[in-house]
Amino acid sequence: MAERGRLEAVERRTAAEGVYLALKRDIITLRHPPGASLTEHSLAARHGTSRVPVREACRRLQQEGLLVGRPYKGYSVPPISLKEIGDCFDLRELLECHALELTSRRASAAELAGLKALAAVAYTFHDWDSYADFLERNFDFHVRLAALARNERLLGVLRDLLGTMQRFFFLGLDLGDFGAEMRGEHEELIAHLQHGRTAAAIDCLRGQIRSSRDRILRALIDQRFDLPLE
Amino acid sequence: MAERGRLEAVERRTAAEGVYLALKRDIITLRHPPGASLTEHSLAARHGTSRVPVREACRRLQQEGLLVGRPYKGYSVPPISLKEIGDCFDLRELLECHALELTSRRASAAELAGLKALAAVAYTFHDWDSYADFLERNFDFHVRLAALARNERLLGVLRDLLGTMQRFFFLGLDLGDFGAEMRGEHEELIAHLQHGRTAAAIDCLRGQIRSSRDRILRALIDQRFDLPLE
DNA sequence: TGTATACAGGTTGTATACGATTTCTCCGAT
DNA sequence: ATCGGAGAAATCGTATACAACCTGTATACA
Repeated sequence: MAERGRLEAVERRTAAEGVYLALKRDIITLRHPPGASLTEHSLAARHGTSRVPVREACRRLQQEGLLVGRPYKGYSVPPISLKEIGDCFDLRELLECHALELTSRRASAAELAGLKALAAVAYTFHDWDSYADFLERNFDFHVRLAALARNERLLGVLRDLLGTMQRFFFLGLDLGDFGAEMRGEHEELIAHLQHGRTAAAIDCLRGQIRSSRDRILRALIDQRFDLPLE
Repeated sequence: MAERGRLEAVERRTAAEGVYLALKRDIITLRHPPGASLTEHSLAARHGTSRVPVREACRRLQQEGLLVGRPYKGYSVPPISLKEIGDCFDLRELLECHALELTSRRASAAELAGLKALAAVAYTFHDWDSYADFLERNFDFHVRLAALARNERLLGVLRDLLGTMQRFFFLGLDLGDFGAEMRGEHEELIAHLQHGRTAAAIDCLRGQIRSSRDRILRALIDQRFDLPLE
């Protein structure tokens, strides 16, 4: 329980919220790797609270699929399977492309311009902190893009899904340098939207999502990560 | 806190699970109508437990969108808006049609035949218990149909969404007798699937979902329910 | 009369203690 | 040596007590 870095500085409204955010981050960034065992007691000690806020955080993460817990046996970080990656990307493509279509119909020029400011993202190969920063910005961009679709329910589902998928990205990022490949992706998308090319924008997004999936899957397979297929 | 009917007989593994199911049912069936105020204390008394299991149930329902709670102020059942109904149906159509396409590719003949047994659903106008039974069977049919798509993540999202939407159905069912109109809908869908007519099956489902939405919206508007538009 | 402040009531947030359930260990009987 | 059972340890499940926080009300003061 030594270095928790800058996480410490952030002040949260409630302890439960703090534990939730910290634990989620620990899982997503693979500090708690897939398969790791956790108990409410150890987590309480780690975060300096009692078991009550920990329980609440664990329940939320369980519902999001970032943690599994069996009664009287403790919790464990779920393994990452190739099938789950495929399923998540399939669902993401469905949701995000639909959201994009709505966005192109409903978003104002000003909103699109505002989004453009968030489009620039990049990372440095083998720099862990830069990964976290990159993924957070990327997450933000996609969530705000979907928010312009003005369907709260859709947005909520997509936000949870993208949050869960962050873990896949962390696993894949260190296995190859795709920075160049991804440069300008967001800008291209926004440009299509700003010129009213809805179909082109959707094709563009779909292609980007599939490329992302293929990059991750290829990297994982090449590096002989022994992930369960199912 | 008098009659809780047959709910009492059901034995659950944990108190929290029991409260969750009972409270969810109370909200869906409009026993706790939109806008109702609830406190952990009153719910604990109502269900005969302490606040701890109640808290857990409330958190789960909050994440599903069936309850909203503000710190130190209590909980309330969220209002039903026309926009929310539209958003949910839009998302449902997207998810369920996609799931159906996957199902038609992946489900075996035996699985489809098994589903056929669950297809028959009906209800009696103005009979509240028959509403609950009908909606539960209908829910079950759609969830199992989606399960054959073999995408766990998609299934989970759709199950939560349909659960939330049950509340809309209860609100609309008593406002008109649509039993005849809906008779045979499920059977028709299964028949298309069994004969490999994927596109026809999807069109069929899409039509049914939109009809359902229109019935509810029309009934609510005709009856001058003063729902918030946004 | 108007305003600010102190106080009381109610509600959720957290800590602690205890109970229920599972799992493992260890010891004895066969 | 192996099997079975009693008991201990670990872990989650629940109840209770108290703290933190928000809101409305009444009161003191200008």
